[in-house]
Amino acid sequence: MERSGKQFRKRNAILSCLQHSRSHPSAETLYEALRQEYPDISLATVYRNLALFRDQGIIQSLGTIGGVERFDGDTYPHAHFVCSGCGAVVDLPEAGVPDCSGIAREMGCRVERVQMILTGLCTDCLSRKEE
Amino acid sequence: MERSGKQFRKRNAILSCLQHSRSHPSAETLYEALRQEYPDISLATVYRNLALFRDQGIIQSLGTIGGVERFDGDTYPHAHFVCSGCGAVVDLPEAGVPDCSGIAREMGCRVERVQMILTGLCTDCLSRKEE
DNA sequence: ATGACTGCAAAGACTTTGCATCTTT
DNA sequence: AAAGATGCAAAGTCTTTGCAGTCAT
Repeated sequence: MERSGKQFRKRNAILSCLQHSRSHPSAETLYEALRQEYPDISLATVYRNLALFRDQGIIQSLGTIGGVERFDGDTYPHAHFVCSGCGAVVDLPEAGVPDCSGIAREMGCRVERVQMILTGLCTDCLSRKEE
Repeated sequence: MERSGKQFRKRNAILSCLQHSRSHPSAETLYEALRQEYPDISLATVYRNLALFRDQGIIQSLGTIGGVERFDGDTYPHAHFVCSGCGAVVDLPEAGVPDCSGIAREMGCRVERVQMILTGLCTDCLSRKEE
């Protein structure tokens, strides 16, 4: 990642784009954003590199939301709110993520990650419903 | 659901099969199980009814695990452990699910569900790694 | 008759993969 | 040369949908 030659330009751009995003984008969303600077970038490249970063633990997957996998460039444990109306995902850093991995460990499991997801309707979708 | 005539036999069977399962099965897994009693059941019927139950809040979806949506017949809030090795999902009833929905509500969101998922390796997969 | 449930096959949506090409070492 | 990264198009999975047939009211 320190390398910035042409060979890694796109890879770096994908990671950077995700890390600077607040929207917990999907591969497709990142692809659309990256196309502005790299018109010839391929969707496959975005998928490939996201999978790579995910496997390396550099980014995290939030799982499938509305049929599409969403990513987060911030691997620090924090809760997420997912709007079932519009698919928006927002961080809930203050919520913290309680370490309840003890029970799983007692069962002989190795816990590698704890994820907390709240689901519901965001402000926008709620007001949209009023109308 | 009270109706048990031929018309609802399969629908009831799908729900019952899920509710009596410990494995948090996918549509496909349920389909295979149900085929023993209903050889002519269709995978589409399983998908359709699971979506129905899910939308009615009778069951819950655990989201996509290993590319496949998994379901839980128990809607009482409880944490889950997901093994990234074999895809096993186990309940962690004692873990509880802390109500950290206050922060989301302060943001104007309506929280409808809180989900906690631990990911890691189960006992079996750990010992399999040793070998 | 009318509405509801189902099976089947087709369609859809998202993601992964094979292969040729181009870069860097 | 060899290894790695990418674009393109094809393939692969999982899930949904259209339609005709069947059952219940």
